[in-house]
Amino acid sequence: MDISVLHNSILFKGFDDTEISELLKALNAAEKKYNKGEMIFSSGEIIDKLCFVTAGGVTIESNDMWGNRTILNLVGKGQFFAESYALLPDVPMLVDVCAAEDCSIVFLSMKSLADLNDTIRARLLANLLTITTRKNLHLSSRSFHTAPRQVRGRIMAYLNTVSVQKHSREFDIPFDRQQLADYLNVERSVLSNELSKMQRDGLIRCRKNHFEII
Amino acid sequence: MDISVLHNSILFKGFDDTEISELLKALNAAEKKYNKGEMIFSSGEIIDKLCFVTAGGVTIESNDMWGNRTILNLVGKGQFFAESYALLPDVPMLVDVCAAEDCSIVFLSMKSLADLNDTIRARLLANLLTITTRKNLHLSSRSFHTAPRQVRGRIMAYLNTVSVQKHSREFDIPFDRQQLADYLNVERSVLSNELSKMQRDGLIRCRKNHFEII
DNA sequence: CCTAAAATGTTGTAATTACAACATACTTTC
DNA sequence: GAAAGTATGTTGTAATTACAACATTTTAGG
Repeated sequence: MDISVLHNSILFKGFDDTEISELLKALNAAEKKYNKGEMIFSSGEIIDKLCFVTAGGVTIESNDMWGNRTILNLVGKGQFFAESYALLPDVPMLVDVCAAEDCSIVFLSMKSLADLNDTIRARLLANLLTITTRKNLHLSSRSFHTAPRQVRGRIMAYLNTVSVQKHSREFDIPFDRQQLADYLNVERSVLSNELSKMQRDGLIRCRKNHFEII
Repeated sequence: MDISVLHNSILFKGFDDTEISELLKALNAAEKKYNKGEMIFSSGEIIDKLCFVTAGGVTIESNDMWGNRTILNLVGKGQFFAESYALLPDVPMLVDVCAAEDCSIVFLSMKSLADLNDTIRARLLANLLTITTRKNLHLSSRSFHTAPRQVRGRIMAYLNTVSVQKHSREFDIPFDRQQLADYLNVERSVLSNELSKMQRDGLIRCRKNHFEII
């Protein structure tokens, strides 16, 4: 198991190596590998494990019965997911989780939280709180990206956010075209078409997932 | 101040009356009243107060420079809001908070959390975690309500959720037409039109904010 | 290096939505 | 209970999007 990624995670912030080892044991940490495209959780499942990406990345998505996909979030190396469902053990998952590429996931049992002593627990809970509040901001962000009624507006809203985050007008995005379309809730072909128009209009330059705002 | 609403809140679950009184003091609880339409927080503000609705309700919304409103959430009596921003004191608000009707809000200082003893703090943090995770589910829900490409699909997705929550095919919704339109990210006139069609098609019956799924 | 498969781009048409303008219904206030 | 104000419903047209079908480019394997 790749310990160093976990050591740098938000969850274990403020804990030293010995404490982390003990916590991993107490929380029954177990790692599992998944191939690209493989489904990790399906809508309706009940889970009690906090999940951490040690390699690769996963998409949090909803797939309706007509095959339409909506990507709510993309979770990369060093980040957590499914924390809401792990912490509310009576709520079934509303989403699917899917390996966006080959990846490794560490599962941490949240049932075991109650057994920890108050001091350790308070520190861990404070870190968990940081994880969930940040996740909240991510979900809010997506709402802003899908708020504009028109495709160009959505693209610009999204690219603008990424640009601000990366402190640069030039950057890579983590989505391919289909994923970006599913994230912005638009047709893939319409997205491609609009990106072409935006290049012709001199707003952006892009090649594959590398973008430049002009 | 209306103490009873606070006593029944998720935040103070498991605490007795004496403890709650002490906590309210420790967290500098202060109440303030707002009139319908009044803005409580604006995008860009930095806050460190957890907010609780003791009466009325507020909308969490984003208003762009063209006057388009997107309602992310409606927070009613007995619920908290702004917890993400209160707990991440370096992140400026991305949203506006607006009084949907005359309302009273209690503000609780999150800076003061650090001063509490570990046991109390752990209990409080666990409750805060419940608040933030539930808020996460709310945000996810809205994503599903706005996922369908067509207006009718969005209306059905939303009404279906409310129907399931209220365990009934007949229920009131908390939105007026304009608010529902802004929540579902559609034009108000298109929403009205589609609701009429759906009634003609025998899918629903509705009058004002009372709905029945057939 | 060649081939097959996957990803991305392009185009046209049918369907849907945005928007404005107006009609009607319901509320509030005096 | 009239008038004014607010909320909701209706309609038409211009603009946008969905969808399908196909072209082109890129990637992966042999």
